[in-house]
Amino acid sequence: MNRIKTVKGTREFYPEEMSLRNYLYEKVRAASESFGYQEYDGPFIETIDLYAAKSGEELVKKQSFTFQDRGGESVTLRPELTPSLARMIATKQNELSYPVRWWSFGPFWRYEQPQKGRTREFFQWNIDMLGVASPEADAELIAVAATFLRSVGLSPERATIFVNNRRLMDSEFDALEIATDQRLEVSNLVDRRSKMESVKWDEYALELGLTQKQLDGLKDILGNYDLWKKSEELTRLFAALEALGVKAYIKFDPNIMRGLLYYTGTVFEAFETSRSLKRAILGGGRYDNLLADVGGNPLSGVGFAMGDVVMGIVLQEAGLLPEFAQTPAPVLVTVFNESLLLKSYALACELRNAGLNVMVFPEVAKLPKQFKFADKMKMKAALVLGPDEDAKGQVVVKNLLSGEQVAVTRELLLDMVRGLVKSNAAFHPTGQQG
RNA sequence: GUGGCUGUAGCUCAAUUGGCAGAGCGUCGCCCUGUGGAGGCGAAUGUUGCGGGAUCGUUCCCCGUCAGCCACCCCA
Repeated sequence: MNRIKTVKGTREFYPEEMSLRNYLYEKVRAASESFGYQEYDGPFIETIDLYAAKSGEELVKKQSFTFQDRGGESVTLRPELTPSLARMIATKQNELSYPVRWWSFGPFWRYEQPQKGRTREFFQWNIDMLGVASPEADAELIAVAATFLRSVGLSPERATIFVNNRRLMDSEFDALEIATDQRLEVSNLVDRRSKMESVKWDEYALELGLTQKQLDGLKDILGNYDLWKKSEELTRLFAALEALGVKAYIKFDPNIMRGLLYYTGTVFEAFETSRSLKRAILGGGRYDNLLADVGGNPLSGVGFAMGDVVMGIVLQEAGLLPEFAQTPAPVLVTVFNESLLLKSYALACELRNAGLNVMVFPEVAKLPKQFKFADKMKMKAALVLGPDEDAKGQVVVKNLLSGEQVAVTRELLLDMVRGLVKSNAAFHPTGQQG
C-alpha cells in the first residue's frame, strides 16, 4: 500500500487512543484542581534561546526540533514547558498573587530515537508552585503526584516516588572534597549507577578523576538510605508527606539526581514497581534560579512533569486501563425508505433537542444492515419509523441489549428512550476496573 | 548520533536448499423484501516497505535507503 507515511515518531490518535489521552487529561485535571491549581498553557513554538540557559545540553543541541520559519527566524517546537512558565511568570511577576499554582497538559516534541516509552511527539502534564520555597511546598507537589497515581489505580505497591535533595548531596560531595567542576559529571555518574555493572561503574568513576577514597565515600553515601536524617529539608518534607497522607508512596533514595540542570533542592522521580519499563513515569523538583535566568527577579519554584506515553504503557501493562466506551451515540434512528428518510431526520432532531445524543443512519438501507451497524457501534437503542408506525403516529423503540421492542406514541417516546439510555449505562462503563 | 532485530492482504502471521503468493481474523455480499449479536455459503484486497545488484528465475542471497521494535545516549 502506497500511503504517505507519518513523520517519524509522531502519533495518530484513533478514537480508542484518543479516549486514553482524554482519560489521562481528566485524571490530571482532577488531581491538579483538587489542590487548587489553575490550568494554563504556553506557546508550542519558542526560540531555542529560551532553553539554551538551563535545559541541559543534550536536550537543546540534540533533541530539539529546530527549523527556520519563512522569515528566517530559528524556531523550536517546545521540548518542555518549565522555561516558558518561568518567562510567563517573570512577565507578570509584580501582578500575580503568590503562591502561583498552575498546571498544564499539552503536546511537546523531542527529536530522539523512538522506542518503547519514547516518541518524538508526546503529551505532558506540568504542574508547578512558585513563590514559596519550603519543604512543605515540595511535599504538596509530591502529594499531587501521589494523588494522581492513586486515582488511576496505581497503589503504593505498584508505584513509588523516590525522593532526594540536591543540597544534601552537594554538602556530601563537599565533605568528599569533590571539585566543583566535577559535580555535573558526578551527577551523571550517580544517575547511571543502576544501569551499569558495578565494576564498570567503579572504573568509570575513576576515569572521571575521582580518587579511590572519594569513590568509596560516594558509594557509602549512595548506599545510605538514612542519609535524609542529616537534612533538615528532607526531614520536614517527609513529615509533611505524612500529614498529606501519601507517605506510603514515598521512599528516600540518594541515587536520584535528575539530569536537568535547573534543579537545586528537592528532586523526585516515580517508577512503576516492576520496572519493566526502566523509565520514570514522572519527575521533578525544586528550582531556585530559573526565574532569574529568564530575566525575572529571583523566585523559587517546585514542580514536576509526567509524559503520557510511559503512563499509558504502565497502565496497560498493569491491566488498569478503563474499558473506554466506544459508543459515539447511544441511540440510532433507522431509515426505512426513501419517503421516510426526512421523517427519520426530523425524529432525530426532536430527540437531540431534548438533550440526547442521536445518530441517524445516513441513507436508505436494509434494516438488518442498520441494526448490525448499531450493534457494532455498541449502541443502546434503535428506533424504527416505518410505514405502519408513521400511519399510527408511533415509533418502534428497540432495546439493543435485550432485543425487546415496543411501539410507542410520540408522547411516551422521550421517556422511553431516556430510560433505555440510562438503564443500560452500566454495560459501557467509563470508570476503571480491576 | 551508535549498534542489533524486523518489514508479506486492513490486522496477526505462514511460504521446504532460490522454483505458480497462503491461512486465520476482519471487511463486503448472500442465506434474511420490517429487525442486530450466533451460524452457513461466497467474494474482494498484494509493486512481498522502497531502490539497486547477483541469478535462467527471488518474499528468500548481497548493497543502499526508509520505517518499526530493542539496547545505548538522554529524558517525561
